[in-house]
Amino acid sequence: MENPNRYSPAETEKKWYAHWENSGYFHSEPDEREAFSIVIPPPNVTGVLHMGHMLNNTIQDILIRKAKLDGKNTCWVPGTDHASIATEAKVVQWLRAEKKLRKSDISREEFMEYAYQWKEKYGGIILKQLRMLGAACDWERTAFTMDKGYHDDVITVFVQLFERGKLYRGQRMVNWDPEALTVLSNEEVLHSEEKSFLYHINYRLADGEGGIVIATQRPETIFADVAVAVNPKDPRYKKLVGKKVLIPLINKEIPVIADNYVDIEFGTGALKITPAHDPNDYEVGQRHGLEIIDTIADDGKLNENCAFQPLVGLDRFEARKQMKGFLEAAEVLVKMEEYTTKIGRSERTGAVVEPKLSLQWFVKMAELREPSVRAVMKKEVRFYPDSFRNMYRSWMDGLRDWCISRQLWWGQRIPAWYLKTESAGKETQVFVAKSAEEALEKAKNLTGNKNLTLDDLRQEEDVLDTWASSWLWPISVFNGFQDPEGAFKYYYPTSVLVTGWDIIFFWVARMIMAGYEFKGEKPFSKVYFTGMVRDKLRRKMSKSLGNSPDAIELLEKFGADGVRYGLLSSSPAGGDLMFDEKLCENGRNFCNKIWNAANGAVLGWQVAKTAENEEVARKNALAVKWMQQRFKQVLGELDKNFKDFRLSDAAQNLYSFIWDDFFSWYIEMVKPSFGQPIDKKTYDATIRFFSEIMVALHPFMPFITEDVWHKLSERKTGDDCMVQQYPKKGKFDKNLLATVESAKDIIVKIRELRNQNQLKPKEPLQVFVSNSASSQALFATPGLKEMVEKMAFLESLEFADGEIPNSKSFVSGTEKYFVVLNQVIDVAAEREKLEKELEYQRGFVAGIERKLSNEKFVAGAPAAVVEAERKKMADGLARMAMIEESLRSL
RNA sequence: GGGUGCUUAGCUCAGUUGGUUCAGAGCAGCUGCCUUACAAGCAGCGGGUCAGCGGUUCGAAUCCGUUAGCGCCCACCA
Repeated sequence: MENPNRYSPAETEKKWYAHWENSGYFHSEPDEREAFSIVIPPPNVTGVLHMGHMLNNTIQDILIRKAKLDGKNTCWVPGTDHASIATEAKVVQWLRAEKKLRKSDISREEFMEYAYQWKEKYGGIILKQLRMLGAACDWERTAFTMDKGYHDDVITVFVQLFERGKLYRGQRMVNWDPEALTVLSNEEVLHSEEKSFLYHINYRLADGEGGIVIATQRPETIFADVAVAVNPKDPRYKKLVGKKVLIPLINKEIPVIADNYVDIEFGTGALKITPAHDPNDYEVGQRHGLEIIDTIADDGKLNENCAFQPLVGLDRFEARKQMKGFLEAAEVLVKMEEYTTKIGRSERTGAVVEPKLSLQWFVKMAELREPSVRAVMKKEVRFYPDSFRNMYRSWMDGLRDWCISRQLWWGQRIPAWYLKTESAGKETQVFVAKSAEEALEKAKNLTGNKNLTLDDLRQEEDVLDTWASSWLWPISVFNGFQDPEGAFKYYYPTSVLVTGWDIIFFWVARMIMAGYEFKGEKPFSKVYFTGMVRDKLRRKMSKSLGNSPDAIELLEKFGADGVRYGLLSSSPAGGDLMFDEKLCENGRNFCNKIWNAANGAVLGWQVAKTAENEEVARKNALAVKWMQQRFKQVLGELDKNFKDFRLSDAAQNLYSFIWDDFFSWYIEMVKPSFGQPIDKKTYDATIRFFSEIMVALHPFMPFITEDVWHKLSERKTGDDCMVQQYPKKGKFDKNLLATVESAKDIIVKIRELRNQNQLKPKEPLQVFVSNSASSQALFATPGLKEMVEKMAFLESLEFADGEIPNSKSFVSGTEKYFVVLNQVIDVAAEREKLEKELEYQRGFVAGIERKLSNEKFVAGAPAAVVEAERKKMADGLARMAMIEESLRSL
């Protein structure tokens, strides 16, 4: 059964999200206000909400809502990425399961149609899920990297880059994914240590005795060997250089060459050279003018070029396994060593990546690099935290050309055309243009053949790397290519980008490059890097490990506000988050606390008319003043933390202010006693505080704050928490805050004394404070005495001029207090306690004395510091005197 | 191999310019409470040689050096 004292988020969240959306709060159009824009890191269109998304999007939502409350015109553009390789795989799977079709059965055009169908039906679930989280996205601007307009932009940019000479087609060693049958960029290859073997294989001399033993991890590639290389300085092999050796099993003659690349120390010091299947060997081969023999087909199986028939058609790993037997039979396998090495795997398919020589399209990165490096190093684009600049820098320095062609269908097809008369892969002329018609014009001009028709041209089959479209995201979502004077002008550069540091190279760096290359301007001013969400064992949360909690279940269990708070409370910029449901539990409990304070406490109070209750109002005035000042102070801290993107700190500021100061102290201070009404003045002030606090908390916990905002008071249509003005920080009265802190200290110490003496929390007590100038001054504060009496449940609080019998004493500040106990006091225990305290004070004073007697300290430290030390010492001495007095009187 | 970061309470981490407020927070733990909004709660408490060593300074968790352990990024060692 539903407990009426508990906040139930489900319906509340649905209700208010719909209300915001219907009120048009999410949509933005340019106007005279300052713009605050964020573009979402577009999740894969195939994606579903996971922990990383929740963290990332909560942060964006907080920034957007805060900026809105600050009066800015906020625009958060949502959308999805077509994710060519991942989506194509899904579509292929779906076609097989649902339509009984294989990709090879249908044409490219048919496939694209199906792909769009799939996208309409299953794509973008994540955008609906973001609504559950509370994301204040401008849904009218939802973008997709394969939308018509976006697609055209990608094509435009490709043509531009080509015309600027920053794009070329060339034969290079690339990373090949034999499963997805496409090339991958370096960033799409993940390296990890894996166990393998180092095979020592003897290559016999073609003429004469003996041979040379090489070490390799890939014995199946020996049929592509074109040489054996040794270091020219290696005395062991000097005599062999220039001789011929035989590849085992096929007895093909290859030369022994000398190259400095070979490490004398490693393995046997002799290296087989296989230019087709290893990037280093390729370079060695180039240096020595060696032939290239490609023995592995696109699908990873050994092909006909492999002159050893038994292995042709086998996958390279199967072939490797069988090689062992063949080599043993041929008596050339000298030994097998266990060996750990880094293996590259495809980020998407997990397949072991093959280095492969291939004809692909590349962007010349050297030409795009400079402005982007400068922008980050000079902090025109600021990174939070700063330290990621180093990572960015070193990556940019080592930048190699970016392979942007992919052998897939789902994506923007490269706008390049060739003459059909030239065979594929051997083209001498290429015509790059936005359309086939324009390409034809170019072809006519360049070839001088005016009779060419569209039928004479053949379009490039490859599509573009997904990142070659998403790098335009901040420009294209605002239509910056087709209408640069419209929304683009107003919203660009965007205010801040919020993303995980794992895609700093894939995406962040490239967006910066695109911004400068195509618009001459940065795409965003600030980048907030979120950490990775990890489990308790520090493992990155991932589907394959199954260690990620279900995001939707979490939202249902703890409420969106609870989850948001939980994720935020312990997640500084750049720092990883060790996720624990406990965090969300905290958030949920916080919601419940707010709920109860509003509905159970404040709204349940009877309110008296002002005239009837002047007396109560006067007593409460100190608490009200304190809350005002304290709130201003906290708003100052919040402001600073927001400016520095210290959102976890801001969340904690609010949490402890609301829970401790507002609920545990303030509400208790002004709470009317049982059956009594509260005065109207204090009540109104309390409602005002509570409302403003809801606004201050709104960016973090939008749903419950909106709900409570409306419960606290009758609100007119459109008077919603989401569109208020954020409460203003301001100067606060430090003395008043200190005075109330003194009162709180007294209260806490009396409570402590109760606990230690097994007194009931509400048993009325008599307390005396020793009469002194300082105690007179403190209690001259109007309302202070009443505050202490109420909060500590005192019967009376009076001044006293001497020791009070039958009492226990404590010191707060520089005043001494006596709590009268109606019980026998254990003198020995009390003496021991006091002596312990005296000892502590003595040490405290001695420490300060040492400092102050050091001339260099007095001379060198700022006057304020020295003064403070003097005051500390005087207070310490005063406390010692009071304790000594108590000891004497015992 | 090159870079870069971290080590603070049992756990996860703050600690910004070296200086009262600096040794903190949350969680966990302990004690006492179903108290009048809230047991998803209330009141209170105990935990740390700030990784080790050395230095700079009147003063170091904070700056410098060094050792140890851990992490991350980049790189082609078969």
